Amino acid sequence: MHNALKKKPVAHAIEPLRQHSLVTLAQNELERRIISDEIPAGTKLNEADIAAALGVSRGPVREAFRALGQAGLVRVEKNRGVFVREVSLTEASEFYEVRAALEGLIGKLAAQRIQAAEIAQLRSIIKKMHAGSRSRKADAYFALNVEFHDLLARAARNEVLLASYRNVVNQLDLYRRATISHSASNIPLSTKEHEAIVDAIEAGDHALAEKRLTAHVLASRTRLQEALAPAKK
Amino acid sequence: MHNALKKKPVAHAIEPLRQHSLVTLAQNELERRIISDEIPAGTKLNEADIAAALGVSRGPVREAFRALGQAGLVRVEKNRGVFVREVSLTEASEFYEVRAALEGLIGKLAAQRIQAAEIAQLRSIIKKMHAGSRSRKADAYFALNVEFHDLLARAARNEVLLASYRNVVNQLDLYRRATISHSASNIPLSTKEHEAIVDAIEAGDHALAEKRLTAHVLASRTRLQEALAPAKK
DNA sequence: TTTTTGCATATTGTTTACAATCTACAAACA
DNA sequence: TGTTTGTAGATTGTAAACAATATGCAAAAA
Repeated sequence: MHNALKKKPVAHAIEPLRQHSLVTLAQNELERRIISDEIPAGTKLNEADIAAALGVSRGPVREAFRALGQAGLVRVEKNRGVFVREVSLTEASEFYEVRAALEGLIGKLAAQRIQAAEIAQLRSIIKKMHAGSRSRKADAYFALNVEFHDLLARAARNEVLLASYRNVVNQLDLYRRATISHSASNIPLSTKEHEAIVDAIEAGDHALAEKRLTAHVLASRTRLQEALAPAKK
Repeated sequence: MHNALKKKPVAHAIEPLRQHSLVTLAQNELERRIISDEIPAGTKLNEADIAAALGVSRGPVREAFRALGQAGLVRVEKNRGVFVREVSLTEASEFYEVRAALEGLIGKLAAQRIQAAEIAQLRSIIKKMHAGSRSRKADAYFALNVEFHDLLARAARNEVLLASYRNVVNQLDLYRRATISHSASNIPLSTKEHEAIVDAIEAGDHALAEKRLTAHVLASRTRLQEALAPAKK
């Protein structure tokens, strides 16, 4: 069959057959820019401007706004416009409470369902964290941390949990992004916790994994709050 | 001041000052009809028809569809249309796992933050459950059950948790609605669990409340699955 | 008869135009 | 000087027109 009439991969003669509609395109692009802090929290999103920037009309942009509003990334005010959502300190605290519960379940399930290759990936991420930490690259650590926890969430083998987790984390990122520099000093401690988590999961101890992941999230919350309110000494 | 120039409540001379846009109106109405099973799972939602039924144009309807899609109530297929989401048995199982974790947190927090008036309300709901159960009104019990758990979720005093909880439960309802008749026989048992939950919360025992709520949700899952697979004997 | 092809129709995707509302600033008034 | 009111411009809300795609059915081919 290696010599059968092979169709040349014709370079999309007519059209690349757009897989995504302009709406999902706009939604993904806006989501990326918001999560990455390219568009900072509080920014007003002007329909016409964004439509022009993306090269589409206002319709698809409006639809993307609605989806992002439901996802909690923007706030939609009638006749006023849409704004990138701002997360207050107390709201962030609420997010951490919920995230701790979800991560607890992730730990419990991942300890029972994770595959060997995934454990290796987790260890690899931790190794990179060590490598990067000495050169004060808080930004790189942030990305690795997201990767670590998302991989763990996928290893729990529960699509609903994964969606809920990502939803909460996305919104929490609106808050954490602004405070990333504050947490640089806590990187070594946080990395130690990551190692202990993988140990528990690899051992298949679901109760311990649940406990350690919950504690890790709540400790992260405490560290962040202390970093933000240093006057409280 | 009781005699000051009192403006007659003029019957909205110009316009009632619409608080909600047509989009949120459409969204709320569709959400209500989907959750209540007025529009059953799997149904294809035709833009033009729904726009005509609601007396608006297609634009607002499309925006509402995007929001509902993000909320997980409908599935959007490019160039094919939107369909009321169908939840499979395995998906439902995943929902229950997540819901159990969220309810656990709800129990823990509610035990620490609930107010006396709310406890009285919970007891009142349970009383109504007893009254209705003897006349096989599974439908009424279903509504009371939703009310009970939603009140509990509000008593946890965490808006993020409340939103996540409602999101999960709404999608789970797509599944539970179809199976409501099956669970009639379990009403007495489930009501007993409700009483034990309120007892733990009233006592302020957050660990016990967490444990009982988690167990209650997982027991509900088991009961539902057994009711649906009676051949597995 | 069964399959395939082509066309008419219906439905969705997108754009454009228009209406309603808000915002900002300036003029009029106290 | 400070407040109110009116108007112009900008922005959002909605509707309607147009384009692209999918669907169903009938006719043609096997």
